[in-house]
Amino acid sequence: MPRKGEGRQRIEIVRITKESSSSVALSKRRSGIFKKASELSTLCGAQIAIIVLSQTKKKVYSFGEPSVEAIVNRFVEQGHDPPPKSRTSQLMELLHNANIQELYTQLTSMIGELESLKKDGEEVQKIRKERQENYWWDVGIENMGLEELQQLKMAMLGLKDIAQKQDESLKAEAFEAQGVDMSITRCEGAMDLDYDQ
Amino acid sequence: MPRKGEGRQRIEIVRITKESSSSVALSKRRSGIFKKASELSTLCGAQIAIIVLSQTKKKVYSFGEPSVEAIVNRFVEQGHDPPPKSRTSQLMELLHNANIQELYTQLTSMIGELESLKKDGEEVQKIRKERQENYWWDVGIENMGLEELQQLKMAMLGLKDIAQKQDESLKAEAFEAQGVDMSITRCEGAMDLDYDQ
DNA sequence: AACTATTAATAACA
DNA sequence: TTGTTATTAATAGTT
Repeated sequence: MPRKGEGRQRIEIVRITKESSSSVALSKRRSGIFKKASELSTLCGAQIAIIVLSQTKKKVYSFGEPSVEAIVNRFVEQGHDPPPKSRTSQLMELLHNANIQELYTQLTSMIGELESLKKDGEEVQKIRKERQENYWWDVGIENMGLEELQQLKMAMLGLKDIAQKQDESLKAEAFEAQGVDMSITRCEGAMDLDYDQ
Repeated sequence: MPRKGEGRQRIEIVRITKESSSSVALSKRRSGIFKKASELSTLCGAQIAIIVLSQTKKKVYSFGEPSVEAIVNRFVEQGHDPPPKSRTSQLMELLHNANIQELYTQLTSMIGELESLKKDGEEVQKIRKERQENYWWDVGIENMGLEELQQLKMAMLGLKDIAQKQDESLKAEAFEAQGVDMSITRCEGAMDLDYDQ
């Protein structure tokens, strides 16, 4: 009877470059971790939530006992120890992660609405009702004078432009390919964007 | 030489009633899972967040690569269910919820750094290394020309001003009190800010 | 997805 | 909590 294989080999904990191997490892290890989490929960009566995002961020896997939402809610409520990242870092992260197309579209419509708001202050109530205060600037907008609205508009325009520039440079980068140095590698990991939907 | 112990024994996955044993198991298994999570992240380039609440909920342990918050934000943002709010709404919400003082401080330092970056493009690499790409604009900054940097700066300045204005008008509102109509009630709920820390 | 030779995690003890 | 050891459990490489 032939030897079936080499069996498990020791591996170094470094990025698996081969995509197929990486996704197999992700799959196996993810289920391993979820199983461990389940055992921990049962054995110790603890609650545990796990969220895994694949590198491309295309896929989200989660485990929660009793549920991810319940645990996450508690976590965010609790003043959990020294926050590893400030709210502002989160803001920047979210801004960066936002779908550029969506951001662009919404900023454009926001700017449009700001324009009309400047012309007719009485429209504010109507628009707020319609939209049910979906935006913070909508909630507080009646407290802003024309000056502040102007500033808000300028800020939004600035962000819109930056969003577009980023989008363009990333697309360009994607086409360069192969000139993979460290800095580009980092960008790929950190700046992956959604173009679908 | 005496036998040192029975070694590991197979255990049933059921609640450990003995409190001391349970907490030992929790401690060991928790660190085991965190280690696995770290390996998964490195090996597969995935992001992973774990939150553990001890049964009494007295203790919260967490692991996040790159950070629990970043991943949780992504998770809540992604449509598990019909996304009640768009990414951009969340962005605005986060901007609104940010501690104004913190936002102001960080924006100021960001602006300062942008100024110096404009003067010396070669500093970029150094600063990026030091900070390990904590900000999206840091990751992409080398792709920006002076024009874009200028725009980014203006946008940041705009946001800073708005943040301050909002802060002031909210403080004023808080003193008005008692004239509680629906719109003010909504504002309180939606625009609660942190002044502590 | 299945199979094993191995490595890695960990239950019981100290 | 930390360390040691005998075992069980997870999994890397292969089919």
